[in-house]
Amino acid sequence: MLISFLSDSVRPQAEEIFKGLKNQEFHKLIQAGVTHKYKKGEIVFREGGIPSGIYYLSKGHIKKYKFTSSGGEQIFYICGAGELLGYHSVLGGGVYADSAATISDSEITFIPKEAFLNTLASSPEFTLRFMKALGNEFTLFKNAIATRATYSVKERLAINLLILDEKFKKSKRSANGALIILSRTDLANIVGTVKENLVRVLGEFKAKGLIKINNGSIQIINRGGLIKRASL
Amino acid sequence: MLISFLSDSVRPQAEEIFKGLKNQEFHKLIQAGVTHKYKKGEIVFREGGIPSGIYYLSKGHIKKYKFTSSGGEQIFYICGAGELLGYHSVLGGGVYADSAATISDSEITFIPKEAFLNTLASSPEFTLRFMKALGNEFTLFKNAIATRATYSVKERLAINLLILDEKFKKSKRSANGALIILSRTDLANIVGTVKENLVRVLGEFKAKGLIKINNGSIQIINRGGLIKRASL
DNA sequence: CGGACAATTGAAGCCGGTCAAAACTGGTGG
DNA sequence: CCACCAGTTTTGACCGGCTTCAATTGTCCG
Repeated sequence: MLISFLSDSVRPQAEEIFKGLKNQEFHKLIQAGVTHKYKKGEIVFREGGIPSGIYYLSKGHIKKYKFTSSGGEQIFYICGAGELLGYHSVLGGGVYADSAATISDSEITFIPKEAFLNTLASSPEFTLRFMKALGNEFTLFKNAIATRATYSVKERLAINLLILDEKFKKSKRSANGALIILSRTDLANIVGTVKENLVRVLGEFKAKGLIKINNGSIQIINRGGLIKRASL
Repeated sequence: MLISFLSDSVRPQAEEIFKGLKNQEFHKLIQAGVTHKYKKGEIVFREGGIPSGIYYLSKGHIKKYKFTSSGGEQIFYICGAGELLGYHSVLGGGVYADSAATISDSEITFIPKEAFLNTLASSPEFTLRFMKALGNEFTLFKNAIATRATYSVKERLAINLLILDEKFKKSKRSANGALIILSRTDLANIVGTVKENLVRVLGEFKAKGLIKINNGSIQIINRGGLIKRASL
């Protein structure tokens, strides 16, 4: 149960999509774009804005979120290197349904709408793979909704730490847990709670030897215990 | 704000998808299928099952849900007549990520996987429209996540009643609110609470003259008040 | 009429949100 | 090198909404 859930949740989408295409349409697409460096905390696109292209994240991490009525933000996805952003809205034809901002220094390639749509129009195989990825992406959202609705804050934090560990591991392979570098506010907005409560639960996990905290960055040291805590 | 949110949330997806195609690929597709009658409460497909086709709901209502760790169910979408189901998993290639069950007597056409995929392969225009619909569908999920995370039970109930009103209105046009026929348990699982709490809030709304309850079926009689309650 | 299930009401307890304040951090300039 | 300041993290106390458990009423059908 956990295995399938986690593999669904952390599947590196863009890489799956372009597996086998990397030498053809994919590289053409990336090369049709312009690459820019972003500092931590910069906004890539804004909810309500008009999409003019899609983004390829070659380095760094990006949070995707919506603003809440009370002024806070609800993060529902963290992008890692190798993933695409913004294609939902380009496909849908409306405005951006969410905002995207870097949470670490990043490198992002902007690919104009036309290049993306042309690739779709000219390559049925590319399109098929893309649709497959979209189909799988829905699973992530369904899981996210079910998780948020069902589990307690403690369980949600455990689940999200396991997911984030996978997300942050990609940059540096190691046997130990990855360094999860994230502000308390951001992590709280991922888990769906307030930062005060998050800190408490984090402290509890630390006291039980599930995680380690250095300089604010979190590291899993007892994956099994965390999985049990998540009661998946 | 409300307007855009509601129109996003209740957009009759399947009809949008096939607008303009209804005389061609769409009807061919439906005719390639077999239509069955379902009684209220029957399961159409199960989480974890292997998809062999997609479904077209020509009459009735269907809930899409996931089972929770504690044995309950979390409903994240109600399908009305004219909508398609099951295409996420057919596209993604994996197993069903959720379950679908009728919540009223329904009529459902099963369309074999091959027919669906062939239509996609043979009609780029059909594919393009379909992808557009998928892009828009992501907006629904993002809204659902943000809503669940941010709003209180009262607000969520108000929002969902407004959405369900649209959903149930289609069967019978009228100026008044539609009759929302739904078990308390199902409604609680949509809103994301327990039935006891749901009943209480429902009673509160009734006492304030926002809704009317006949024989268990709910009818909105003060839309404006409900919108204010939803504080969208 | 009666049995099973759904809906409703009541009471108690806890999780988690809110408010307030202290400790810590990193960056800046004297 | 240290003092200072702004922002972030952490801790503490309080309170209220929601869940949970339990019991009663209502409703549908055989």
